[in-house]
Amino acid sequence: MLEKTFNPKSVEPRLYAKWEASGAFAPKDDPGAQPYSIVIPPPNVTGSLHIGHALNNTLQDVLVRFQRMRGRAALWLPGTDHAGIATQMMVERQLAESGNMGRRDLGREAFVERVWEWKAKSGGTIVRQLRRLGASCDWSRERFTLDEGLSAAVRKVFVTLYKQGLIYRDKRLVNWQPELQTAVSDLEVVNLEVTGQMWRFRYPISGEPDRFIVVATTRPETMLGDTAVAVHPADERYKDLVGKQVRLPLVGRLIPIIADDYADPEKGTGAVKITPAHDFNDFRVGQRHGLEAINVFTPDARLNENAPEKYRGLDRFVARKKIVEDLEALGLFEGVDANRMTVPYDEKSKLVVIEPYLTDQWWVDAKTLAQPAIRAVEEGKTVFEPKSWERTYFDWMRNIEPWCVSRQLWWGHRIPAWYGPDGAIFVEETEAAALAAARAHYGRSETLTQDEDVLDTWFSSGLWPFSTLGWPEQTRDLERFYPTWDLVTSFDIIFFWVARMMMLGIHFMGEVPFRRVVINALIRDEQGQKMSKTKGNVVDPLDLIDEYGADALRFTMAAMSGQARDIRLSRERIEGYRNFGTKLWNAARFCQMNSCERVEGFDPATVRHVQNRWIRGELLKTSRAVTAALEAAACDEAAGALFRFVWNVFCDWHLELAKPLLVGDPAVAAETRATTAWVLDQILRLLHPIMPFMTEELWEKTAEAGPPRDSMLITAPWPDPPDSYADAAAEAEMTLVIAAIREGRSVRAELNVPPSARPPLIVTEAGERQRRILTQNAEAIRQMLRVEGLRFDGEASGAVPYVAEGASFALPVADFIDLAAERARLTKEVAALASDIDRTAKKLANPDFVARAPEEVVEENRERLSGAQEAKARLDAALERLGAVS
RNA sequence: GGGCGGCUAGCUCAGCUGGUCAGAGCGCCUGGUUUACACCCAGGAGGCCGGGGGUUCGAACCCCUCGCCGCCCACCA
Repeated sequence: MLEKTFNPKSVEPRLYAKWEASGAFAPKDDPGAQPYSIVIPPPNVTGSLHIGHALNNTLQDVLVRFQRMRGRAALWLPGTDHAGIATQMMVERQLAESGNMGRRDLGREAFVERVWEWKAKSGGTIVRQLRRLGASCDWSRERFTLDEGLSAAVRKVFVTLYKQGLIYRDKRLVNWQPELQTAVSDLEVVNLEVTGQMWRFRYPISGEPDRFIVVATTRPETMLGDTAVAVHPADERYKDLVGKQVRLPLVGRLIPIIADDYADPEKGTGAVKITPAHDFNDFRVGQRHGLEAINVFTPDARLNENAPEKYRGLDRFVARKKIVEDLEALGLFEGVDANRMTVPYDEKSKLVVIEPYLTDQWWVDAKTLAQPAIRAVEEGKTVFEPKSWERTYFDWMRNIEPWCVSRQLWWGHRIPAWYGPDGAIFVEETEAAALAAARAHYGRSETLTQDEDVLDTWFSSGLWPFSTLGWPEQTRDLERFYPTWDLVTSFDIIFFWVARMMMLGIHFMGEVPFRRVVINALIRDEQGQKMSKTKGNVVDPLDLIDEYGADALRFTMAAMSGQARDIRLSRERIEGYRNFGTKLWNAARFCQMNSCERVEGFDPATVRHVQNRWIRGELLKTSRAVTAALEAAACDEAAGALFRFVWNVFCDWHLELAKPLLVGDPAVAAETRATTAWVLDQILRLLHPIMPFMTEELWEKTAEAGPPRDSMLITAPWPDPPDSYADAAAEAEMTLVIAAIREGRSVRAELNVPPSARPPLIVTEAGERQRRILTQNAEAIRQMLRVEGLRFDGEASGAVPYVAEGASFALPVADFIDLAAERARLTKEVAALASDIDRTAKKLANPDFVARAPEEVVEENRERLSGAQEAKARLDAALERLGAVS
């Protein structure tokens, strides 16, 4: 006997171990099976499972379990990302907390060693947590972005792109994170709006005493690096000054006044100081005018030796204050205003102001790589789901900037570039190859030094769909599983990750990395706030699993996955889906108590009783709906269809109405038992991708009676009931019965009495009166039910037993059909059809329309007209007949 | 500045191409507990579908406009 409720705590670990041990997670090795593959968005190895992971991985697991059951060789490839900055910072922090030497004292090699130690000890957290969620990843193929195979892929890609001229070294402005002292990409910068100040200063015109040009700036400290002042060429105020020079205050350097469109007469004073080394716009102006770029900052954003001595070593913000004071003292201060402006911050901490900084970095020519990636989506080789995200993708790809891929960190893939004594660059996959290249270049052996930098984390994750499958080796996995089928990810990494995978995948594999990108939403708390540790509103999915079970959490994730952007998570909702699980559990318990056991060789096609034919058809509909939904990656629709079928159809109606059948005619009872067991079996299959644990458990328990099972549920075949299971007559009749019970007051009252006191519902032959009513009004009823073209035959149909004499819910037809309401409805519909006919006829009568509209549109309208006319004729007749019903 | 979402019952949201579309779950109210399930059952109250205009025989759904709310992108001194 089943327990009263499902106990996830004891069942989940047991079943997961059983699945894993059985090898069910690995794709089956059947060459005839069509492959299906998903690569996991690799979570940071430092991370732990948050609710977003729960959503994202639930969706992947649903898809992969679905495809596995459909007989495909389904692979879900797991792994983790080394997460350069995050991991390095974390280990550094731990070193500091435990009073150890800092990173720099430790030295590069020893530090990296420490990070690996940490990874070995604690890096498995998130992977263990994924198991608790039920993720059916093939752990035998687990990868890590820094493992040997992936590192080889990274080196090969870097070297190849370099040799193709798509990676290059360049000195230009980058986003500099002064605290970590590394470059970061545009995407790692977040612009926040703040109220700052805009100062106005007088720059004295050279050779014209007492004449000034007033410039406006929000960053006075960078003035020490000014190399020009720009005004708009058409700005009358300054026309005569163009070509003259100003004496840069505090520095004494002479700098030119130039005319450039960049200067906006409306902004500030119309005259803008140009500091090419510290501002992206100014850098461009500088390039146009051949200006020198003078860097006045050190890597940790203090003033350097290019600044006048009194400012050297000062922090940028301290220097700012001092410079304003000094200019004021010189009488060059004109004024200051509060100013709303955006300031670039470090995307992670949101505390450190990012500095445009002039350094040598490695760049990827993203513009070139983006072109085929844009085309691939345009041509539908990769589709986004929902499609609206394609626009986001296009917008970014079409305006893509060079990608800075070098990072001044230690944890990551070291750049495979070596420098000769004279600075010549040798980019090769190994040091040996670099030495050989150097020998060829110099004509003798030279000592080389390797580039100190590592690559952006996203460089290696950009290769993930093929590097994890074994590339650059031509492996069988690569052949079978690339391109992958689905990528499931959240929209916040479309740029970071999806776009890079598209570019690199197409470039190196010649094919898109995935056929479909399924974008899932972001989860917020119940107030709609983004979850964050600092706000303390983080919901730990593991707590939820402890409390409600993994299946409940998974069902919740699936059911809410339809929301495009934001999901607000509430415990009530999870509780509701936990209750749903309990409901199913108890339905199974009911089946067990009533000996609804699977029957060897049972064929649903042969059932005769109307209710069994009906539930068979309902199961068919549900099965079709769930299959279609999962094919479309619409997990919410699949979950909804299953919820409604299990609760509102199977439990509320089938099981309730089965009760009298089970104690009645033995033949009907036996058929109902077998049918019920069969339906439950199909439910377990259909529900398994979303609720794997409970369904597998029930699969096991229901194996105790009846024929033995061929396999665990995880590898059981997906239901594919034939269309012939549909039975329109049974459906029509059951609709009547259900309507009767729902609408009939007296019946409702009967059903309300306690089950023990409830008289058994007797199934007998229909009385003469009921038979006559049904037969006479069959046509009208058919119309009322909108069941067109059905063989509704009161006499032959199974409806008869349900309107049997003595049955507690047997009612004359006229009692449960509100004739007046039906007449009104039909009348309304006839009117609608009439107007449709009218409009279409008018349209077709218009010679202009017939002459100019496309042929198929005209044809469509003709069909519509005749269809409407026929329908109207039918309804008119029905109305007429209805008038005769009493 | 550009772009994208959202605004439907007290709450969270469904409503897929305009015609049973005014719904679900939770919450609330009423009634029900001796064998499937109180993590339940039966019933009920509650919404000018953000405002205004338009198209249409018909609009939560299409168009225009306004108003909030949220997100993404952007180099404005």
